[in-house]
Order: sequence, then C-alpha cells, then structure tokens
Amino acid sequence: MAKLQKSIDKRNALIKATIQLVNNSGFHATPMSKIAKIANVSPATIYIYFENKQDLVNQTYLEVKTKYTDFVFKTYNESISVRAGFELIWKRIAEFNINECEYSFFLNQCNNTPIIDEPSRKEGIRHLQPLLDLWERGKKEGVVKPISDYILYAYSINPLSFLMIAQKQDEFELTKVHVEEAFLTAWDSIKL
Amino acid sequence: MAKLQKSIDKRNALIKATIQLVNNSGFHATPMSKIAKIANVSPATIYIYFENKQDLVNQTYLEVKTKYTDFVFKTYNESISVRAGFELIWKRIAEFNINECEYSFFLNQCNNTPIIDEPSRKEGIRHLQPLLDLWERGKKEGVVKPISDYILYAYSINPLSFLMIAQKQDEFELTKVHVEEAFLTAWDSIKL
DNA sequence: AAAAAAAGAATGAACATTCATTTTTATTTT
DNA sequence: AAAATAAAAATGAATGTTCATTCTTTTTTT
Repeated sequence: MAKLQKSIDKRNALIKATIQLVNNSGFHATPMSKIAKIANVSPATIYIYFENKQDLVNQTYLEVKTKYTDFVFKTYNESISVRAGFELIWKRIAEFNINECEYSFFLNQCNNTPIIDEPSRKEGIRHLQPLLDLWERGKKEGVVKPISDYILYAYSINPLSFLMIAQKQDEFELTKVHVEEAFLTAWDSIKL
Repeated sequence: MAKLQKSIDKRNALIKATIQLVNNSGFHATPMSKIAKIANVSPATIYIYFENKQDLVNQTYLEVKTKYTDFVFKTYNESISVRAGFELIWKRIAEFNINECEYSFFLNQCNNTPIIDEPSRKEGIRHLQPLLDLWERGKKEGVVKPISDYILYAYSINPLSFLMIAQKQDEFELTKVHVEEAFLTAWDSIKL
C-alpha cells in the first residue's frame, strides 16, 4: 500500500514535470534529464514508470485528457434541454481552461502538433462523446444547425483554446464578462 | 543577376524544406541535415543563408505569414461595407487555408507552440491590421459586437485553423458547402 | 536474505555548427 | 577575347555537445 502510494506520487511528479516543461519549451526541446530533475528523481527512474520518452508524453496526454473530460462532463446528464446542456458543458470547459490552464495548454499543443502518437490522439477524441450525442439530439430537435460536428466544434469549443493561448502570451485576459460574451457567441454560432 | 537569382532559389528551397519537415515532425525533431538533403544542399550551406536553426525557422515563419497576409488582403479595400469586407477577407483566408494548406498548417504550429521567437510572433500579428480596422468600423456602425478583438478572432477566424488540422488528419474534408456553412457561422458569431 | 526500486555514471547515437578545401562566379589583366 | 586572379559560394568531413537510454551498484522494501 505504502509502496504503491509512493510509486504513484513519483509517477505524478513525472507527469507534472513533463507538462510544465513541454508547455514552456516543447516536447523535443525538453530533455529527460530535466524532467527527472524537476520531478526530483534520477533519469534512470523514469524508465521504471515509462517505456521511453514517447510513452511518457503519450501517457501524459491521455491522463490530462481524462482529467479534462471527467471534469467537463461531471455535472452533465442527458435529461436537460439541448441549450441548457450545452451551456453546462461549455461553461465547465471554460472553467477548466481558466483554472487548469497548464493542462489545457498542454492538450492544445498535443492537438496541434505531431508530438502525440496517432492511436493516443484517436483515443483522446473518443472522450468527447457526450457532447457529440448532445449535438445529435440538438439537430434532431431542430435547435442546432445540421452541419458537421467538426464545424460545430471548431466554432463553439475550439475558440476557447485560442483565447487561452492569447492569455498565456499576456496579450489578453479572460475575465468573467468575456466568458459570458464568449458563451453567447458560441451558442449563436451553432444554434438554428 | 544570375548569381542573385540562384541564391534566392536556394533560399526558397531551404524554406520550403523547412515547412515540409516541420509540418510532419515538428521543429526540434527536424535535423538540419535533413532540411539540407531535401533542399539538395550541403548542411554547411544553410549557414550561408541563415544564422542558425532558430533564425531559419523565424525567417520561414515571417515569410509564410507575409505570403498569407498579402494574399488575404489583396482584393480588399476599405470602401465596401463591413459585412461585404468581412466576407471578402474571410473567404480569402479560407481559400488560402484550403489551397495552401502546407503554409497554414505551418503557421498554425508556430502560433500554438513555443518554437518561434517572441519578437517574430509579435511582428507576424501586426500583419492583420486591416481586419482589426474593419472590425473597429463595424463596432462603430453597430453591425459588429462590441467585444474584444481576440474574441472576434477566436470565433470567426481561428476555427478555420482547426478545420484545417482535422482535414490534415483525414478526419474531415472541407468542401465548398462546408466553407459556405462555416462563413455564415463565422458571421453569425460576430454580427450584432 | 531476496526482490524491487532507485540512483549515478557510462554509452553510443544524433545533431547543430564549424573547418579546411574545392568549385563556381566575378573582376582584372594581358 | 582569353587567361589570370580574386572573391564568393558551396561542400563533405570534422568537432564538440547534448541527450535518450542502459548498466552496475546501492538503497529500500518485503
């Protein structure tokens, strides 16, 4: 028990260090030795927990993606209206983006660059299913535009990622008011 | 003359190779030797045209960004209405994204990761001024939402980048119909 | 005492950049 | 106009470093 606990702590520290360093320098500019140092661990120890560097970043991606979707769908259930469900999910996504911006920046980088294995990325996408189901229902009920999910996603969810990056680069601050504006804009863009 | 021409050809080949390789593997996973090979040049020759690897990618970024904005604003002038001006610019952006997807994918990677110098990125952003001016006018005339340019951009322009990536990953195809839908969605999201 | 986990040092490959030469181009001299 | 010279461009082969990964030894846990 104590042993397992300790192991998990170390693994977590490694994953945390990976996120931090990849966010600031990118995957290939981040040496294993640095990850080890930040995690307070010997470089050799990483290989007890992960097969190699690629495996480390793949697992980090899946772990973060799981945290993301767990948080995003936690308060959602299918019983409410499409508009209410969308608002609920959207605002959870916004909240996650704002409060866990290290995580969302990392996810974003994984989604926009070739650092992640194709299978891992595919796996990550599958986690969004409840949102896709909601849109399906919205289309049937005639409250959501009958267009490709990719377009719906591009216009209603992806913009938040962009605003995150702008914020990280100190060009912009995502305030409560902005979130409200952004939500209305998101809904405007997908509602019929 | 002939000499200068030849030099430009080589420089172009290097920039082209850089785009291609960075798109497929990322900046740090792309060795100078490979860039040289693809450009049919010795590795040492790169250093005649560029100071170092970072300079190569910075210059590549600025060059592509210039191509982008030149194309996007070529047919635009300030005499038309906000809505018409926006449609014109937006559709040029879409056209560029579709026809020059190597370029737009590269730009996207630069915008979403720490591979580009801060000064170079700042320089790149300045190129979008005509669009910001148009929005300014739109806000004054009461046809565009009076919200941050970052939000306007996030919702009306950035989604195209996402669709590009989805397309590159073969998950989606951006057809003429999609473009039309996407444009209406973009306008819906920023119009008052 | 045996097994597992962790560590630091070692290994070997990959890479950005530089060096010493060679080739090409431009300029000057016959 | 041809030959000779100077300058620039280009090259392939070093160089020195960095880094992922492995090896051997030590420490911790069972």
